[in-house]
Amino acid sequence: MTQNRTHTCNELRLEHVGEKVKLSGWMENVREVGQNLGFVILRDFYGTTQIVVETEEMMNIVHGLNKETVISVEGAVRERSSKNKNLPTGEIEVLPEKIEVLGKCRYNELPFQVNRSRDADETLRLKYRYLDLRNPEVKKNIILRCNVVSSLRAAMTEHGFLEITTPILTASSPEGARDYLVPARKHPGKFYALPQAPQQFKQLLMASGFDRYFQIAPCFRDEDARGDRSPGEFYQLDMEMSFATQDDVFAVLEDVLPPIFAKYGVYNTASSAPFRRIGFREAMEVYGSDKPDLRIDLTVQDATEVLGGCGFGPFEGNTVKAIVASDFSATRKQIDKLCADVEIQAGEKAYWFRLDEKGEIVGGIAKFVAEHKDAVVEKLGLTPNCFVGLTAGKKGAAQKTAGVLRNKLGALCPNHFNKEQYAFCWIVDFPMYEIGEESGELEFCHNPFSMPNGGAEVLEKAIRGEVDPLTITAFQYDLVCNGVELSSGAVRNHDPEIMIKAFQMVRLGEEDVKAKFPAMYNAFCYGAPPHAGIAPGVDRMVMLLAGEDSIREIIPFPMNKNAQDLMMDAPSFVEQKQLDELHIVVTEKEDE
RNA sequence: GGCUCAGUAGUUCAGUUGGUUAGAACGCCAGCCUGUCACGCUGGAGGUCGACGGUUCGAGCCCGUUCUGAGUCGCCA
Repeated sequence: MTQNRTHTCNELRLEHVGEKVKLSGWMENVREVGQNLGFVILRDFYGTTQIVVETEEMMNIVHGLNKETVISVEGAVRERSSKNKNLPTGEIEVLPEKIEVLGKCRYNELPFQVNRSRDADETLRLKYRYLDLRNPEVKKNIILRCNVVSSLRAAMTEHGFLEITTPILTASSPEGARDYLVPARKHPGKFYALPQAPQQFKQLLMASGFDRYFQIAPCFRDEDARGDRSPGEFYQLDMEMSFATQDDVFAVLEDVLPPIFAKYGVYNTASSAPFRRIGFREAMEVYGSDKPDLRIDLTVQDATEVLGGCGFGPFEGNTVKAIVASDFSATRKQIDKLCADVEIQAGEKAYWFRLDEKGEIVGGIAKFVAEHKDAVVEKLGLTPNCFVGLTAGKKGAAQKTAGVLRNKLGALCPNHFNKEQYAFCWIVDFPMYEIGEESGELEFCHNPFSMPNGGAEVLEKAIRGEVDPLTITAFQYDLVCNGVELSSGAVRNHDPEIMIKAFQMVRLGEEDVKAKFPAMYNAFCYGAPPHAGIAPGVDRMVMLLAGEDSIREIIPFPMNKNAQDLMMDAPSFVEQKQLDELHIVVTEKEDE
């Protein structure tokens, strides 16, 4: 036998008994149960197989090796005398005639035990990610990711999309997040930027006539991390379609995503087409969020009229929002925790009262509400044994706090939270403009590439002062699943005339458009098709499918919160020679 | 950058009101064990209690500063 293996460690069954085989893998565990009897668990990508050691010669070899050493074992397959029904290979074992060390593990103490790596400190896991990934529990998320990406590719190709790669070294874009910059050796003082998204390239592909484009695109943004947001880089299923409307884009994803979610997800039910469409304003009004979790059937009601003047200080002169949960059974302790959690996350307080089984108003701010009992019961539609959560503040703040309360309350009420499913919805009709918090002036709400609903005409009216610019909506949409924003997309503004008018609203002119987006502006001046697209986040999708709360669990080699790769030690200092070539002078160095 | 929480053995953690020699589990080492499968039993090694400073007769514990990590807000067209 010259090859390294004849079978994998998840292949041998009773039918192989008597065959001479060669297996290779990592020594996951060694159990020595007698003078000359021991069991080695051999693990490879596919599974594990038990090697039984019965001779002094073999025992001496095994005894001298550390766990996680890679060995190959030649020997005969034998039926076990005591079988393990929990293992696919549990009915057989291999009796070795020859054991060869292929890759020695030099350490008898590992940073953590491989099959319990998920319990270890994350810093250690990231530093020794190659050990962490040996854990089948960790590895399975990466395999899931591969399967999902592969399915997405197949489905997009099936729908007539071409996979086209776009540059990684490109130009800095003036809008959006902070760029990652790459110094240009041949052009002192100039920089490339890593793309925040292939946005402009894909639109240029449309102008080039590539009807349908997609790409599993790496995107780079130098912004701080979150549990669900990897620092630095992430992947999007980026797509764009010529001559497409919003409905055409929706139809593609409504066809592509549900089967993949149902097949690979921890829940095997996914919304079927068409997904619910909710206007941005309605979403804020009814769910207190532009990414509502539709698995929760609770909605936000306005209670300003009935409770604004009830005498409770925080409600005075404010908008009051209420969420009613019927058949409520959580404990007082849970309610207190709920309110505390809302305050931590939203930065605003939540208030409450209940209707007890007799229909009396009790608990929380009951004493302020009791006087207005009849009006409140009627207005909010209260029934005995219901809980009423309340938030107050300026309209936007009251809504957002109610949105946080809704999510936390849902988690407390199994009867209002149908968890085991993927509930998709589209959030549509985002406002085109908003008043900037810092500037106090009109700014683009999302990105300037979206087509305003009403086109040139509505912009002209706004410019003439006949239409309030804040009421203009864009053909801009988000795809939301289980409270997670999966992607943003838009029908693009492909008409240079309308682009100029859109920019005029935020006090910019044609020269600014040309200066900021020269390639796109010029390309559109040579005849561009109407086009639309979207870019669902691959990492977020896999996270939802895996049922993980941390995005690091579904990325093969993740960085930590501070955008450091602890395994590769990136970022790192470089040779002075490299800096000189790049015309970079470092004035301040972090301590090593 | 703000706020919250955490940092004690290789790993995960406990450590009472500030009081003798800082404990457990897993891992590691040695011995025993002929059917284990999270093998078992016996014994052993292993600690700058993140760092610095302070209060105190006495600090893992109290106070201050600082470092590191996680979460969250800002930020993420």
